[in-house]
Amino acid sequence: MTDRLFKLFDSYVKLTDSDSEFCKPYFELRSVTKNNIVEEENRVPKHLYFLINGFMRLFYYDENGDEITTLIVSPNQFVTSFTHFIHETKSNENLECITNCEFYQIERIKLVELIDQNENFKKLSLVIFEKSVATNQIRANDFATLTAELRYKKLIEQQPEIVQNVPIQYIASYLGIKPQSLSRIRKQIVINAN
Amino acid sequence: MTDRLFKLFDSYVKLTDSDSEFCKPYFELRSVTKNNIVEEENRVPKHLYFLINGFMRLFYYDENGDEITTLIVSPNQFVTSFTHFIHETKSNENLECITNCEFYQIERIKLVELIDQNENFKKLSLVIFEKSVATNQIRANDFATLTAELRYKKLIEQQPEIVQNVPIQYIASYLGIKPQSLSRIRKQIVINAN
DNA sequence: TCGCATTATTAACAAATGTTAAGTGGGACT
DNA sequence: AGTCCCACTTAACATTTGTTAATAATGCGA
Repeated sequence: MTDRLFKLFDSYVKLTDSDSEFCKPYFELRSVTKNNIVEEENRVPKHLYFLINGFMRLFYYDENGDEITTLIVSPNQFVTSFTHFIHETKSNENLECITNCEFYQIERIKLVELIDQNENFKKLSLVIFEKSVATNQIRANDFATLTAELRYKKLIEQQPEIVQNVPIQYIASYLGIKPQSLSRIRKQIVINAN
Repeated sequence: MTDRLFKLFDSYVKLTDSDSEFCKPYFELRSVTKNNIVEEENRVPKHLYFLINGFMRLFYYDENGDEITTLIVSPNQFVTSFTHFIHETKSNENLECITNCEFYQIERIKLVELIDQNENFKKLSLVIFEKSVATNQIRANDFATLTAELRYKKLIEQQPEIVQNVPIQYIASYLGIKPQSLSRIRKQIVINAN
């Protein structure tokens, strides 16, 4: 069952069989049902997560109390409120299960322990963090350079499954547009497909 | 002359006098004239910089060959292509002096040495990196939630000096709009000020 | 200092996105 | 099965931003 987790690890950093065996006990499998919050704002994030099944999102409340979705998580991705997790500061973001979810989780303390004891895992954790930083940079640059339609097309290219599994309003928020505008864009894309 | 550098350090993490004395020799003061590139794309960034006088920017070339400015740096700020600097990977960004600049620089190797030897500096370097990560997150979220006019107002609130010192085209690029649109926004703001 | 090249502004029009409000449809709950 | 609720869509109109092109201002070098 940890197969997918370690398969992905391996694609980042080569782990030996003994590395894998060593790491396995640190990861705990957990199921959470739809619409539940896994990490809450104003708290220090407790775990790093690796999503096996389902879809999650990170979001925060803006000054008007509106939800702003900052990340949509698909299976086989790591997620947490990274900077707050790493620096043990209170997060401003919520991590929510959009659908029923299955994921592995590892506590911060356990992760540190693992990093201290396994050099390959240390490298791996750096890659994971680096990826999250890069994701933010790319998101900002995409806003600066692409229209909403292109951002949407890029998103469904990279995470096609979210169209069937994630409410449009969350996708629109992630893209920085209103749901009505996304509806219009989707209609336009269908029309132009003919 | 290192006063400003250590004053800022101190505002992040309390350094003792001996900490400061210990750190000083690691930082090298350097002057570079207007329009010169300090760190170039396709290379591993060599230094971390602390800007004393002048203005710098980070930019990359998009698929059309257009320059996209991703950060405008004012005095008393740290800058480099952080993720590439930390992970010793080739950067896709250029660091350019917009005006004549004076800054401190520290080589990666020296920085690692300093971090290994001084616990307070280690904390400090984490804060510096954390800030750059937060900056990217905020930039992305601002794109998602604010109009171009509000992004511009926020920018001149946080870095008012750039209006007099940084070409409008760079500011527009950073804001993700065309220079003509920024001109229009600026005119509108002046009109509404009366 | 003059003249040239670059940058910034302006304006008219086009396109994209927001706003408001009204429908449509599906799922949850009795 | 019926009703209600919520999310999604659609449409008309408003606002914002892009595009194109012309003009104005600025700065730099001869």
